This record gives sequence, C-alpha cells and structure tokens, in this order.
Amino acid sequence: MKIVTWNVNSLRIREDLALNWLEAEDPDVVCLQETKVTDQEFPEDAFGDLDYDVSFYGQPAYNGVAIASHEAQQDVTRGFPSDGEDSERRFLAATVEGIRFVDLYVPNGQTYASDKYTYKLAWLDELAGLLEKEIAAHEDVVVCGDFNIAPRDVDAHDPHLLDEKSLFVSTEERAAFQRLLDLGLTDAFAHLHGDHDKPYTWWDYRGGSWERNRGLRIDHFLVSESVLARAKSVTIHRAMRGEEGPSDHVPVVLEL
Amino acid sequence: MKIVTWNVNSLRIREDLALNWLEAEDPDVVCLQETKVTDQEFPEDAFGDLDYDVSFYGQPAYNGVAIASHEAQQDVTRGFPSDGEDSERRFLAATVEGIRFVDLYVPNGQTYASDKYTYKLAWLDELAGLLEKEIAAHEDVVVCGDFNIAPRDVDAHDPHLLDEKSLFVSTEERAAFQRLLDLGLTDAFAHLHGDHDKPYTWWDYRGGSWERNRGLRIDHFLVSESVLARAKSVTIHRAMRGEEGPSDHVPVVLEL
DNA sequence: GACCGAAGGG
DNA sequence: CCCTTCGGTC
Repeated sequence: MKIVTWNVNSLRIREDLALNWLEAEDPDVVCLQETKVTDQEFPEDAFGDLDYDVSFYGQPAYNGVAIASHEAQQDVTRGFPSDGEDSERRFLAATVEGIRFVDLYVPNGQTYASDKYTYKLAWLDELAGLLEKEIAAHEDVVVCGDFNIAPRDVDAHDPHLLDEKSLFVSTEERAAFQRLLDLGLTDAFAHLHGDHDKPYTWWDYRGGSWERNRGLRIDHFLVSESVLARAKSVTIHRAMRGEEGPSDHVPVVLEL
Repeated sequence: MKIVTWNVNSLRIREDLALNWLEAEDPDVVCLQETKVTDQEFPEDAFGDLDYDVSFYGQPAYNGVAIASHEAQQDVTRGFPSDGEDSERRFLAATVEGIRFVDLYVPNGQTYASDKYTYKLAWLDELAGLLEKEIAAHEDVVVCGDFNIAPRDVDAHDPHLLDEKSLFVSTEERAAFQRLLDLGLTDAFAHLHGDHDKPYTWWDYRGGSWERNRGLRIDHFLVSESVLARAKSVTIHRAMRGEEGPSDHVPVVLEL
C-alpha cells in the first residue's frame, strides 16, 4: 500500500502538476494540504478520472485539506468538534481499508511574540486530545500532513537561527510533537531512515533556499505500532521541488 | 513585404503566443500595442532570436507600443512632442526600408460623459497634426495600430447600441478618423475588401462576444497613395481569437 | 473576462 | 518568492 502526504500550496494552481504526478505514481491513499479551494470548487471529477474517491474540507484562499483513495472511505471527519463555520480548515480523517487516516495542516507559528504561535500550540493541544480518541478506537492509524515542526536538529538546515525566531524548532513545538508520539505513534521516517542526511521536505521559495538546500523536514507520517510493523519505507520525492512551478513542499510516500 | 499590427494585451503574458506566431508567419515589420511592459523589461532578446530589430516605448501596467523589423530602423520617434515623463505611451514611429511606420494605441473613450472621451478626441487631434508632418516628409507611409474606432457601420456588430454609450462609433470619433484619411491616407482593408462581412479584429472578453461574433473592426492600416498602389491584401487572423489564452485583438496583416 | 499593481500570508 | 484577495482598467 502506497500512501502520500503532500502540501500542494494551492490545488487550483497545482492541479495539473499534482494529478500528473498522482497518475504516474498511482498511490492508494493521498493526503493533501493547503488545497486553498472551496468544497464547491474542488476538482472532484479530475480525481474521479484517476479512479479516486475524494473527501475534502476547504475554504477560500487559505488552508484546506483533502484525502483521496482508490478504495471507499468510511467515517469521514471534517475538522475539530469545536470548529465553527469560519474555523480554519486543517483537519480531515477517514477510514480506508481498515486504516484510520488523519490528514493535518498544522498552523504556522510565525514568531514567539505572534498570536499565531499561541494558536499553533493550542491547536496542537486540541489535536492531541482528538488523536488519543482516534488511537483508542482504531488499531491501524496513520497521522500525516504538514506539521510545521522539524522534530530533530538534523531535520533543519539551521536549528539555532530558526530557534531565535521560534520557527519550526522551538522547545514548545517539539514538546507538542513529542506528546503526539507519546500517544503511541512513531515518526516513520525517523524510525526507518534515521541516518538520512538533510531529509528535507520543504524549502522556502525565498532567498534561494532550494538552490542552497536550506530546507526543513516538516511533513511527517506518525503511525501506530501495527502500521509501523508493516512499514517498508518513507520516500521524499525531492526532485519535485526542481520541477517547473513547484509547491514549496514535496510529496512524501509511505509504503506498507 | 508583410506588415503586422497586433494589440497583444500584455506582451509579458502573451510572449510565447506572440513569438510563436511571429516565427510561423515571419512578417517583415510588426507593430504591437498594449505591450504593458517597461522598456527595461522588454524581451528584446526573444525578438533578436527571431532576427528582429525592435524599438519600444512602454510603461508599467498600461499602454506601451513596439515596432519590430528584420531590416534596420531609422529615425525612431517615441511619443508626441508634447509628451512628458509620465505621459501615456501610445505613439511610436520608425522608418524601415524607406517606409515610414507609425504605430498607434489610440485611447479608449469609455462614455460621452467620461474625461477619457475628451482625452481620446484631443489625442486624435494632436495625432492629426503630427501625421500631417510625417506625410509631408515621407512618400511611403503606413499608420497602423489599435484606433479604438470602428469607421463604418459594417465594422461594428451593433452600431446603434454602441453609439448610445459612445463606444467606438460616435460621430465625433468617426470624424476624427475621417480627418486622418483626409491627410491623404486610405483605410487599406476597406479599400481592398469593402464587401467583407463582419470584418472584426476585436471581441470583448465578456458576455460570450467571441462565441456570438459580436466584434468590432478597430485595428487598421492607413496607408499613403504610394503604399496603397503596392498593397495586395489585408488579412485578419481571426483564428487567433480561438487559441488558448488569446488577446482580445487578433493580428492583422498587410501584404505589399 | 482577463489584465494590472498593491497588500497580506507563508 | 509565490500564493491569495481586492479595486482599477478596458
């Protein structure tokens, strides 16, 4: 089974790129983030043409998550229980072939001083409570998406510089990430490929980050023990960052 | 000799489309309007690759004219004598192979009540004075571009409706056009193809104008007697309006 | 309807 | 840098 997580940074702009890649790779389950498309405008037919069933939870301009799968989806959950009509749409879960998939777009925290930093930590706190229930209810669990956290120093090109601004590597963010692991989840990439050098999944558009390989590993698969036992590999498709008109994130593939 | 006039509605957006078409058609002289590109950003090299010498007179965002030619250009004139630094850039002239080419982007007049209507008429008035001198100085003259005037009723899909708004067909606009002819110029298309049905060169992007063929003939070649004697045909490349990502104007080709 | 600049987000 | 929305032009 082939599972993809990919922050596409606008499915509208990236529709052809994303669907061509999906057609070539033909994964079984696809978790997308930052679709930036409303549910009314979601290109459901284009996914249908590739034989995907697709659930989506989007809004205008920002955020937005989607799960596509060849097999049928059950128990689709859109957003947090506390979400109102105008909450940011960052959480989507669905059961496919007995596996519970949770697709996340974790808020970007900006700086320590920022309201967004507080919001990110609060969001991760609410997430932990929700995942605890999902894990209690399902043996096979895959939590994936854009976490906006680089969990280890080797996952960031310059952890000290970043920490001054709090971006992606602060003690509190990493503690929140660890709390998710403590629920019984494992960072599949770190477990399988711990010695991988510069295992980045995102490079800022600015300042030649890609050309200088100044990236971060912030797109993750956190899996339950039963899934970990079946996990063969996690592959970062970094070549996608060099394509024409790329997302700033590349697809990451978990093979079971 | 093959001469083109074409309002490209942003050379930045239409660069590939325009250059591919130029490569296929290989005209000797090309007059472009609404390049919407500053002189610093003009894609001179791309024209050079097709063996064109090119003069341009542009500004950010709006207006902008350019003349490209295989043979060298002499006596390039940029704008009206009265133009200041921030005047709209709508006039460019150059001599190529002994022919004086004048490339125009006449202002759009909007409505009778609009300041732009007054500006259009004043601009045409100043133009007439300038063309008088050009015609006195040169035997072979080609004045072409986007005139934003449909000179005859057959040049507009609905002249009465348009006249209510003043757009393109008002008595004053047509009188200004006639005044240019009275300088000793001839509307080459009307002269050679007077019986052509619906000879439109522009279709509004809105309201399915193209699909319903509700267009206007507003892109013209006005030529001196000596050029008229050599004129074989004027061809409206209306198929370009149906291409992917078209300008709202199509290229018009004068063959000598 | 398809351009443009400007301003906010990442 | 590349995405978004918005108001302006034609």
